[in-house]
Amino acid sequence: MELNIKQSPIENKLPFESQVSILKALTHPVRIAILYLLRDGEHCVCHLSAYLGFRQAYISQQLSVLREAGLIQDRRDGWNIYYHVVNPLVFDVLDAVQLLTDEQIPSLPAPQSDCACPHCNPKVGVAG
Amino acid sequence: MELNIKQSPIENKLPFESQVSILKALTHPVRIAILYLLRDGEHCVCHLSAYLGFRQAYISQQLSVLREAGLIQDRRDGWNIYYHVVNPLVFDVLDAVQLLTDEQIPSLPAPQSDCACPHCNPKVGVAG
DNA sequence: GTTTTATATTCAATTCCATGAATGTGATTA
DNA sequence: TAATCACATTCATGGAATTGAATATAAAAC
Repeated sequence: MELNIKQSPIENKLPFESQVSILKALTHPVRIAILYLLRDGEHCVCHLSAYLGFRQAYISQQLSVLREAGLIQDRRDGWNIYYHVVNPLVFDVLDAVQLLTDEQIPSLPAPQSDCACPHCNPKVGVAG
Repeated sequence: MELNIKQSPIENKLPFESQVSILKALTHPVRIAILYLLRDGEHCVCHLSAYLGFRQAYISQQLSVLREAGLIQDRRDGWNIYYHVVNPLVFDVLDAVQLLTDEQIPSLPAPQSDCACPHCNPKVGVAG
C-alpha cells in the first residue's frame, strides 16, 4: 500500500481507515476506563455502571461504540449480559499510549454504587 | 488514581485526559501518514506536502494539530522548517494499532509532486 | 526598506461526536 | 399471557473536528 492518501485505487478508501476507526473508539475517557475494567475478565453492564458511576444507558452507549469498533463482544447469561475484550492486543495500544503520556496507571476502582450482579454477589439473597 | 470518572478531586480533570488528547491527535489518516513519513527522520513541510499530495496549507493545519499535541517539533533551517517526532514511543502506539487491525504496513510513498527542498535536491541549481 | 519563499493562521460551512432524556427490546419469571 | 429485570436504542441539542479558501507571518535575498 502506498502512502498516497487522496485516492486508493479500487475501493475508494483512505489508507489507515482501520487504524483510525480503532483509535476513534479509544478516544474517550469512559471507553478507556471500561477497557481497563475488562482487563481482568468479562463484566456485566450493571457492574461497569456501578464501578464507573454512570447511568446504565450511558454505559450502554459507550459499550455500543466499542462493540461496533469490534473491540468487545457480549455474552448473555440469564438476565445479565457480559462483555469481554475480543483481542487483548488492544491493551498494547493502551499501554503504549500510557507510556507515551506518562500518565499514572489507574488502579482498580472502588464501586461508585452497589452492584447486584451475580459476579459481585455470588449466591446471596437466594431464599432469604 | 482511581478509575472514578466523574470527579477528580482537586484539578477537576477526567482521568485519561492525556491519553485521550494523544489519541485524538492520532485519529486522522493524514496525520498518521505524516508520522509514518517522519519515522525516517525530519522532513520539511514542502516535502510532506509533495509526498502526500496535499496543499501546503492543509499539511500545515495537520502539523499544527500534531504539534499542539506535543507529538512533533519544528526546527528552522534557512527557508525551510523541518519537523521531527518528539518521542519515538508514538510509533509504538501506531505499531500496536497496526497489529490490532492487521492492516498492511504502508511502504514509503512515491512523491505526488515535485519537492524542491534541499533534502530532496541537495546542491542542485546553485549558480546555474 | 521591498520582494520572494516557505510556512502558518484565520474564517466559515459542514459534518461528526457527546450526552441527557425518554423509550424500546428481549429474556425471564409467574 | 403479563410483569419484571437488565440492557439497548432513539432523539434532540450543543459542541468539536474537518477542510477549502483566503490571508498572514517570518526569514532571507535584494
